[in-house]
Amino acid sequence: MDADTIIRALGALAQEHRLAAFRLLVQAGASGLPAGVLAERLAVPNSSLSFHLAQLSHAGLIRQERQGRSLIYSADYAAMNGLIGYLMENCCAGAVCGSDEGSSGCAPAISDERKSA
Amino acid sequence: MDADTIIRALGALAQEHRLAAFRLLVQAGASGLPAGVLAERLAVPNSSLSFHLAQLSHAGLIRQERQGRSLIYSADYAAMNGLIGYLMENCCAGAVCGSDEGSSGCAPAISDERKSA
DNA sequence: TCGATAATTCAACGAATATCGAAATGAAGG
DNA sequence: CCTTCATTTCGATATTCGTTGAATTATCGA
Repeated sequence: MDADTIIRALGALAQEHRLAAFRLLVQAGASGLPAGVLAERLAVPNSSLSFHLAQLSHAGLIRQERQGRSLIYSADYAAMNGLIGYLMENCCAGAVCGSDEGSSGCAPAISDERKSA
Repeated sequence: MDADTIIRALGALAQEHRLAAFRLLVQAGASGLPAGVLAERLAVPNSSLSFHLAQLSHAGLIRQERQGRSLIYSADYAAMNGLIGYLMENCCAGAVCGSDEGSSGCAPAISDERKSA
């Protein structure tokens, strides 16, 4: 996953309505949610939401599927996976997620740190 | 960690130079790097980088410390930890990181998914 | 085919970002 | 005190983002 894709994904999530929409889609699971429901739940005009969904879609974080006259959106877990993986590898000094620290998240450093100072 | 903080952090990382700067700081470890070195390595004018560092700082992702006449910046691992934690909890359907799947990342869903279909 | 429904695209606008050179700030050393 | 060095802040500008109503496309039902 190249840095450009990561930046697009981060930028897509870095917005109130888009983050909320994505969270809703994650909760909704694989069955997803139609755009209208999303717009209603977020209290955002249809056209505004459409813009945001396009951003998320362009970032590869969500998928679109037509079902009758509704467009169903659903979260792309693989993409989110890739994003988190990138952040853990590149922005967490490598030591993460039950590797050798046993801790919850990213460890301080490995290079020039004494790791306990 | 509230959504507003998360959005600021995501937005701070959603930019070529800032993501690169943060990665450099993560690699540099707790000893950090002076602004000048960062600017040189990223091939970005000093004033431009200063703007970006301010964004990262405002997002709480990096810390500033004066050392002589240099300003040393270093990554705040706890903040990054919080960000990744939020993403895993809220954008990954809860099942992540060696919890019960054993897989590498976030699982499809829990609610209306049969989890193996 | 006609109308109703679901959603997107278009055009326009203000607000926020990214960029950079020049001037200002803060610290060190003579 | 004055100069130099490391960075930041200040203007100024070009670009991108977020928002919205109006027009458009696509589907369904009768």
